[in-house]
Amino acid sequence: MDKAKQSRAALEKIASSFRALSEPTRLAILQELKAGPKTVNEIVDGVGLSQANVSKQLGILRDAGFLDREQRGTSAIYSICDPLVIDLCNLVCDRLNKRALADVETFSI
Amino acid sequence: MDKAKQSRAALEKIASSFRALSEPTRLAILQELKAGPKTVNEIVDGVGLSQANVSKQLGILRDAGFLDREQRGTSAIYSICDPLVIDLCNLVCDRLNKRALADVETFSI
DNA sequence: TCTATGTATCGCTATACAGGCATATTGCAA
DNA sequence: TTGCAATATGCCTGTATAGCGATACATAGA
Repeated sequence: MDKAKQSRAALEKIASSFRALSEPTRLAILQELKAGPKTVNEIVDGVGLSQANVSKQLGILRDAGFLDREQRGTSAIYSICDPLVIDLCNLVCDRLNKRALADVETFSI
Repeated sequence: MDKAKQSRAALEKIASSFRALSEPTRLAILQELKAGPKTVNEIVDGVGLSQANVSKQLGILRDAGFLDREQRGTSAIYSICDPLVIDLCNLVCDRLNKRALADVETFSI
């Protein structure tokens, strides 16, 4: 079971999860949401990008299964629905810190 | 320290690690190398892609710090130098299995 | 030296997608 | 209904890169 090769389709799905985390913009959004659920506008204020772009990136993170969306009035409230995403980021950050690829800065999400 | 926002440059480095894992071809290469070090030609036979492409993808995984390269004669022997990469893949695979995004197939690297 | 083998690089095309602006959609209030 | 605010979507351009074939670069052996 361990030696069986994954099909191309399975590998593509695995890759998609990583791809959702492969843009600094989306990591910044996750960073904002780590503190708790926020509306789109609150996230826009936090990351300093256009509303259209933030909305699109939120959709990508949601499609990847990392975020949940709740409609409240005219607002949409996004929240992290899979804590694993933070674990993944922390693992990568620890890795970068150990390798001191950073200058002085400490990596964390 | 936890509330401090990461700089764009730091987020970009974190994102780069994930980006290296965001292509099924590179995951297939990691799958080949999980069993142990291999030459480029052995990997080419395993994944069924052109030698030129495999060489390029190996370089990307190496630049990301996941692979090590050793020259032996005319051959280059690649190996996984950071076991964390397997941990990351397993975490994502577990996630996909739990969510049953797979059809019947079980995800693993 | 020359030749063969293994690997890396170059040039190229096609595709994916981030990010911008404009606009559509949705939901609340008057 | 109309108007407004919050969010999503469509279109577009520029950039990044996967993948190919051809080729350059090594290294070992004759």
